[in-house]
Amino acid sequence: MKQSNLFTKTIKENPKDEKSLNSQLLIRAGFIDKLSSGIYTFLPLGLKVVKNIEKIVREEMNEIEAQEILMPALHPKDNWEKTGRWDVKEMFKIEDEELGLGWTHEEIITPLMKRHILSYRDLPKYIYQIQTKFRNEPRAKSGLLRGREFIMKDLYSFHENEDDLDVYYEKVKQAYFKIYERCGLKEKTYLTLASGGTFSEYSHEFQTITPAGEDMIYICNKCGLAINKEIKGDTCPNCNSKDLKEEKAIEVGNIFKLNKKYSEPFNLKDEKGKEILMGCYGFGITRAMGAIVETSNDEKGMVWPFEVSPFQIHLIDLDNKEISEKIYDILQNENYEVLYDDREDKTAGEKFNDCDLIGIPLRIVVSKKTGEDKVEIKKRNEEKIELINIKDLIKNVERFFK
RNA sequence: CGGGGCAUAGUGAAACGGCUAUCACGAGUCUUUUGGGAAGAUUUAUUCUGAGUUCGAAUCUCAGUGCCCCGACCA
Repeated sequence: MKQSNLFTKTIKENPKDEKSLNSQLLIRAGFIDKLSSGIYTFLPLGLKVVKNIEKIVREEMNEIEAQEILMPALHPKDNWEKTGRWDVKEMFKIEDEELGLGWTHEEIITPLMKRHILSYRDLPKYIYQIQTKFRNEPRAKSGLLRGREFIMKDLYSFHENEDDLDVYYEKVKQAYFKIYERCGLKEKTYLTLASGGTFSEYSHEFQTITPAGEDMIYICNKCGLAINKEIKGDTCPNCNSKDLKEEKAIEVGNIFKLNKKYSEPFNLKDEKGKEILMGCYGFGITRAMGAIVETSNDEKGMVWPFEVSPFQIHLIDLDNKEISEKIYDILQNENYEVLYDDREDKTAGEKFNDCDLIGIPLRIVVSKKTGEDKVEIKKRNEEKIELINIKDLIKNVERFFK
């Protein structure tokens, strides 16, 4: 994409009201725009990041046999009265119409599956969606980390017995680790024991360490498991070690064994009248985006991991347009996603600063200095600049993306 | 929902109750520039809303609304 065509502008100074790093950087770089507290527009660059994270999540969900659907955001009151959750404060209500905006989907998926799971032969089933959730948060905060409207992946699984649920639960856990790895969050994300709700002893959260987080977790220095403050004792429940390190973290995923909690009120039973067991597995897409920015940045701006970056390569032209256009064509022919800074009214300094702020992982500079047959190549997270021959360009770029 | 803070141009700031509301950045036009936010000229406002006090309000008072932060809450 030609940057001269991008309608968003970067801004130099931090917006006065934004205190969290992710909102400051994302707004300054033109990834998102705040409409109201906890409500954001995703601009072209930001939307590309959202789509990239969604793609990763989708691939890993499909890998564990989950099927994608899309449920409505408008929910009838009746469904929610069956579980006694119509009057929770999270629900945005449209009272006159007896409708509410969905903040989770157990109340929709359970009656839906009742029409499709008629016997043990129809089990197990794994269904997910990626969809906008609405939560009437008493206090939206920290940019994308806690919104009132946000994008979430929610997966629900349906099982004949506990063993089957346990096996799939474990599979989802592993899929989540892959997602965090591909999102560049693995290093700072810990599997965390949390309270389990009604039927199971624990649930598992995936907590990313960041000062912007809102939970306190305790990481066991011996086995690497983390424990949420709400259930913390003196020792690690896994290995009994007392060597626990306190950290602030943001929950970027949560997996739960629901067991019969929702199959009971909705009468989701097999042919013998036995309740079907359920699991649910959430992943905050836009929250993960915020968490990536919080954990991957420097004083100049964001530093996107490869797979989530809005573009793979930032090509910068400094008054050597003929060669720049040629490089742009070469890269596009190899199917690289390129943001091409072809702007003629910007100085080199402005282009470099915008480039660092936006944070695309690979930078290529074409200028009078680099001449007719060479270009500069630099990684966002390294200082080193290499001068390479244009005929070796693709080879060098490939090396970088391996 | 409790507590605290803030609200002035697109962005960030300034202005004792008193002159035509000031400055920087951005953006527009023109000229000169061009490897880390370049220079000059010129243009760019319903001071959040409503009421009140006052000869006079961006400034004081009351109410509202919005935003940020701390806490509570948080499948």
